[in-house]
Amino acid sequence: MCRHSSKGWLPAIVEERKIKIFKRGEVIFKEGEKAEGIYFLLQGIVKVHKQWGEDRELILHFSKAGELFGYRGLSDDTVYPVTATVLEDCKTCYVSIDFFNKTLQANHELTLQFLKFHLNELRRAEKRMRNLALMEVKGRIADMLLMLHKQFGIGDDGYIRLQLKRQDMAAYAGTTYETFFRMVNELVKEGAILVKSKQFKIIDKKKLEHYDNIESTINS
Amino acid sequence: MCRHSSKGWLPAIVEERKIKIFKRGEVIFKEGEKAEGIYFLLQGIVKVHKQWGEDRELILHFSKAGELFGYRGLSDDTVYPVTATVLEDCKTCYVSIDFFNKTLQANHELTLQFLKFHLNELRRAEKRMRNLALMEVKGRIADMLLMLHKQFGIGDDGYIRLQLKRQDMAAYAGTTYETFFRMVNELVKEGAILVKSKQFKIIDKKKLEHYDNIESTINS
DNA sequence: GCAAAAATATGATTTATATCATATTTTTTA
DNA sequence: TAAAAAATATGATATAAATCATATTTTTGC
Repeated sequence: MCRHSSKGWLPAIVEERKIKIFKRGEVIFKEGEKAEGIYFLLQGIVKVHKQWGEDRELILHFSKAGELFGYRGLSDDTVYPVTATVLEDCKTCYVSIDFFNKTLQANHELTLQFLKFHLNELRRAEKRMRNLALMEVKGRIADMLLMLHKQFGIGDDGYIRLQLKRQDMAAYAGTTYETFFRMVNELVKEGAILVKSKQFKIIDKKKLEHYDNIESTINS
Repeated sequence: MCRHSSKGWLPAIVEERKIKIFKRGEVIFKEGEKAEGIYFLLQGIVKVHKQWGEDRELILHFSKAGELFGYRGLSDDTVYPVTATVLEDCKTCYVSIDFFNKTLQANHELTLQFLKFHLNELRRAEKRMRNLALMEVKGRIADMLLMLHKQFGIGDDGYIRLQLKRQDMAAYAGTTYETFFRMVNELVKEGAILVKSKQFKIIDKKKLEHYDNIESTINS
């Protein structure tokens, strides 16, 4: 994918790319820093988030092996608008923004793919904006669980193949740890999900999807 | 801009484009409908919004003459993820998605421009997501006023060159009409803005920007 | 130009969710 | 493996913002 749409350009990429390793807890880049490169995740888990004040954050997405993060070249602003923090030790393939821009310049097909990717991201972001503005917290948590299920898949035991801290889950759903805790309790009582320490399992998808469609005027 | 980056392709565009006229209140396209084309606004004002249930909405942005809206081709989903409604009578230049995709295919420079545009949109969306999740309502209203000021400019009298209904302003800020009303009163009392019927004027930009940075732990 | 509809104003009340406080369990590290 | 630190659990309380209710003003259509 890092090269998925080039041709005679491949040797240049192999030449330019660098492998970088990061440990859990490390910050790969920080909101406000000058944007220098784009990363392709070969291994591990990263969270991409925006901060607010000292101790509040909204997590924008989680990246797993095979995914791309950190690109903001081309755009008018040249600083990272987000922070990337390692959740599970990772290995990344890095190229500088300059080189990546040159690559885009030279590879029309890659540019189209890249555009397509970002159009999808934009649609997801717009949907989440609506959810944050209009949906209740429980719905956003339901939505997150469905998203994690889709993105990370499930193991043999049916549990989602990703173990997050509750604080991070809350920060993705746009709520506090305490509210997250209470809503999860309710979802368990309602028989929608099962929780075993850091593991989450969806047992009634319909019930979760229901929260996606419920209108604020209906209370139940 | 509709052609800003083509060459021998121009005649084809002139051939394919259609001028469409819409009146205030008309829906140009609706969330969930099959996406058929892309619009370039020649005249008027359009709001692009997402709906929730029967009567709740979040406005994603306002478009004025010279701006583009409605494109979702290339992306995996082929339905409009948003609704476009006319706020002021408008004249649009329309091309089908099929033709636009062909145009992208044939014009690398246009594709790059288009990518750049959407990268910026994505950054804006991510910032707004954070605001909706973590900022208080008054801050989001302050933010909106600064945005409108920037996008639409001001007239000789210093008032923003766009007259919206309060309900629409509230729907952009992600709140209800009543809360919007109260917060605007406070901003007026604080001497940050001036309001004359549908006209808004920023008189203390610093004060508005302050709400953009204030942390939830500071109350004043 | 007048009636009907829509938009605006504003107080009172409710509610969802954040904040605070504290106990317990789990994980890390020295 | 013990001590310290971090994460989790959970009740009590506070509060921002939504909802409800109603009056007034403005706009629109006939």
